[in-house]
Amino acid sequence: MITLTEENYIKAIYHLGKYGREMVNTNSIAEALDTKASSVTDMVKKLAEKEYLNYKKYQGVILTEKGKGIAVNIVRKHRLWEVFLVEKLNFTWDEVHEVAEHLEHIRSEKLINELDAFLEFPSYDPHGDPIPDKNGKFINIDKIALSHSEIGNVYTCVGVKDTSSHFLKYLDSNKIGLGTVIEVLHKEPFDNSVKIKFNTTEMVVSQNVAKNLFLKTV
Amino acid sequence: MITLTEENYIKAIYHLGKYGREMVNTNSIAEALDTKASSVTDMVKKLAEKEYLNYKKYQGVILTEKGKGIAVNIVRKHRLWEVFLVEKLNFTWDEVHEVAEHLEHIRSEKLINELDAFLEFPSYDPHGDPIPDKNGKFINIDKIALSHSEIGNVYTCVGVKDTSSHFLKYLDSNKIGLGTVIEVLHKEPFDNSVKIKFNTTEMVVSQNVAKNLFLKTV
DNA sequence: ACTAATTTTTAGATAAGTCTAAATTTACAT
DNA sequence: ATGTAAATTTAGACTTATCTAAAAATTAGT
Repeated sequence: MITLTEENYIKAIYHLGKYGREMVNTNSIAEALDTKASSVTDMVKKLAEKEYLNYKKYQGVILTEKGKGIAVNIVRKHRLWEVFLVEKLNFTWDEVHEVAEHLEHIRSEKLINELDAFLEFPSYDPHGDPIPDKNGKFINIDKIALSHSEIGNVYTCVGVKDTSSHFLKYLDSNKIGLGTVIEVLHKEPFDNSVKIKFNTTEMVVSQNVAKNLFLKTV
Repeated sequence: MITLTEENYIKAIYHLGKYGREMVNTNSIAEALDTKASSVTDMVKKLAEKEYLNYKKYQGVILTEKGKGIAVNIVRKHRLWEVFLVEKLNFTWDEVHEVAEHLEHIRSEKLINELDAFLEFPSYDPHGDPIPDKNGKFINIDKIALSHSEIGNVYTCVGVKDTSSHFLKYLDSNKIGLGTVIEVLHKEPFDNSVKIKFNTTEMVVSQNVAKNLFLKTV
């Protein structure tokens, strides 16, 4: 049996290692989980023992296929619950993360597959992140950050990188959401800010914002 | 902060003590939670310390108002989730208990109140048990067990005492459910079995069944 | 290549919740 | 009233996940 703590370690390692593709070092795991490096060392030894990951002393860890399977399933549950909270229970996109952190650990195949069906098999969560299906398959669209957009092009906003409440509320207050159509007017080399236009509004956003807003070409 | 384990102890004590009205002894708690009496002693000391219950050595425990509040809130969450699972996710009434045992511990005021509204403020769960509102108030109907019914009277089935999968599946297979209208034809003094009639069907049910089926007068 | 700084691991300690086995208290039968 | 059975508590130990402090290994700068 896998514990809640183990699931949280696996999830963190999955995200830190670019969806289980890269090695992850001890300190970054400690930081992500707000714990100490020594605790991480203990836990990764246990997770290696259980074959959720491969661990090389002083080198870091990388998830096994088994570990990735666990991680993808948690991501699926997290994102489906987020859709449920926003679409059925009137949560805003900046409120869902915390509750979903708990709901994602409920273990019931039937629960999650029925929830998936109830929500009509959504492919993306409220932040634009893809939701794996029951076989772990993602439908990924090509998306770029606003910071990597081209001047003069028109894009649709399809996701965010930063899902913090602060950032999402900033977007809300400026009437930017998923689906918003944005034209890139100017990029300021001095501070990497970007001037954009949407719904007749023109505004300048900082580099920080530009790096955290994902677009696809229209 | 209250832990998941503490919540489970409080819930068990609430049910064992007739909704927090009676003293509960150590062994019955141990049995209910599938643990040892010595573990219970340790835990009730801690719960007494935190003022969720009053504990008298060798005498047993009884919940405080604070403890009852915790218990009622867990019951509310458990039963609302059960309604959700049956009404929205195609669970049967014998499948919901296990999953609800986990969902009941998710802590979010907004989640549970929005769920309540989404389900249109149900007053009873799929087994006929009353669901407290956000202030902890129950809407309780007078109900009697089939074993205490009167011959010749007609009743509506409004609940079950035993919520085990075995019993519920037995009722399903005999087409008895909440809302079924039942006439009591005969009570056999020898073995306390009861002969009933519903939807043109006549059948004899054992004392065990009769004690676990709740009715209200039509 | 060698020292210095950083990262990681080890060792030993702590807290929560549990267990077994022994001791204590209460309840009951005669 | 007294001895025995049943219930309960205490004492000491174990496990999981964590921590601090010290030791060891790796990486970087010159």
